[in-house]
Amino acid sequence: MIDIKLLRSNPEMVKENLRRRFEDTGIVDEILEYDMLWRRTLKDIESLRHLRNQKSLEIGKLVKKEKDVGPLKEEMRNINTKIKTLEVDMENYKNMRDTLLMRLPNMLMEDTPICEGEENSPVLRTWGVAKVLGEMVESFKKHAPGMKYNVITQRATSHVDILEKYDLADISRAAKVAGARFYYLKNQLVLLELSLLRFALDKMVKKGYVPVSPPLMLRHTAMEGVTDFSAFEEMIYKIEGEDLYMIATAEHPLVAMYMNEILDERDLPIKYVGVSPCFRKEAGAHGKDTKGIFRVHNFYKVEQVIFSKPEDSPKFMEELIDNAEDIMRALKLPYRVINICSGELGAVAAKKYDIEVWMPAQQKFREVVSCSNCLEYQARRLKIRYRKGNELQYVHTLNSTALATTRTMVGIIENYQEEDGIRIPEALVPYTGFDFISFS
RNA sequence: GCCGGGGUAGCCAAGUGGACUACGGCGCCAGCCUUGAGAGCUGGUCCCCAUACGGGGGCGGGAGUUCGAAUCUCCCCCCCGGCGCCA
Repeated sequence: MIDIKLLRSNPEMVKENLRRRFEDTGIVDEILEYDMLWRRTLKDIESLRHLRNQKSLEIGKLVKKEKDVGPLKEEMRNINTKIKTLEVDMENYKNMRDTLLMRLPNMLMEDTPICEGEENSPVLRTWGVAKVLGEMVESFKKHAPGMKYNVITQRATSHVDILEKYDLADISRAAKVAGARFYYLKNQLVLLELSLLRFALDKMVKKGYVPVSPPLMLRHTAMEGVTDFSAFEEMIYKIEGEDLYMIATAEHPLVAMYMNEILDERDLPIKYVGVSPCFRKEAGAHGKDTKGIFRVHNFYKVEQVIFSKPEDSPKFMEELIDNAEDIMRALKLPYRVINICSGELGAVAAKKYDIEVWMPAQQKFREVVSCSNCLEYQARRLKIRYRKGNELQYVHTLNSTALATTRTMVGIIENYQEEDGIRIPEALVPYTGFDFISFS
């Protein structure tokens, strides 16, 4: 949430921010209009309440002297009626203002590129060696300037085919019992999934992050604090008949953890690594990645979350993305890091890096990691503050994938293919206990 | 799920219908004092409106009774204890 005081004092700045996100600016004036009405009504109410308080004291004194207070009481009833009427208006104005305010996206950081379209997000760096089809080389070079590659003559087999053919997953039966975008993992893939989770967790714990296994459902107030409005429509599952929502990432329960709390300055930074299943409706994704396990309704993810002092959050964002890259490098998956265009950013993030792994079957880079600095946007919604000297300040919150199982497995299946099976990345072998998934 | 006890500011804690301006303590911040630290003293330390003077609201959340509610009533949430159920 944006500070209403910023809107009052500098609406043009907020409008400019919306323009940079390629969004309509009308909402700013709308909010200010309701804010003005709210303040005006509040003032009227407060002067009436002042009057009430004075009269009430007077009545108290008169009652003690056993004098008649009948007429005064009558007057009070009138005042109270007036207040009640005005209070209804005031509530309406305030609700209108706050509902709109909650929809206003975060202020962008200065180094968020101003552009539209995911394909225009600048590439910050690349790592590893990509397997590129001869006819795709020119396009590859455009998408990953300077990145090393080997030319291959035959496209790698899609993970979708490998999964079903070699009994590593049963997607059609999952569709029978649950619908599209579900899956049964089987055999060594189950062990690979668990190995990936533990591998990523171990890496993060070594770096001083505190491991957390969070609640998988949240109340509306908590969820509303961490996500934007559209997420409820497009992403979040609701439990019928209860005030509970399934988490779409461990970021949600981890960030909401300190809702309505005041931290001490010396508690910061707080660094968590969460591990949890993630549940997503994928409502806005009809027709995209309809097969396989790339885009699914539930998967496991290891997630990093940091609560920091405002001045430290840019530094920690670099730390988070480096942690995630470190995991990709350990798995030897070729990737690029992009700085997401302002036009593609969600409402909550002020800046976002994605890691995209090169997928040799698709001959494309695909997102496997997302790293965001949310500044004080979530903290303000959730009232997470810390005491700095004598004043209270909002913390900054940051989050980043450490490792998401399904997409990472797709990356491994497509990048580690050999004639007769899938090689297991060396770093994982101590966890899996096997180094090869054989096709025979 | 049932019965009982509880929830007051960052923490502890008093207050059970009108002098509550929510007592007091701890912690924290600023100033005085000190060579420095500590102790001591003074002031400050929830939110909102207002440039300010000032005003309004806050006692787990919401609704109500009353001229007036931390205090009385109802609903909900959470914590502690006991009983029941359960992987």
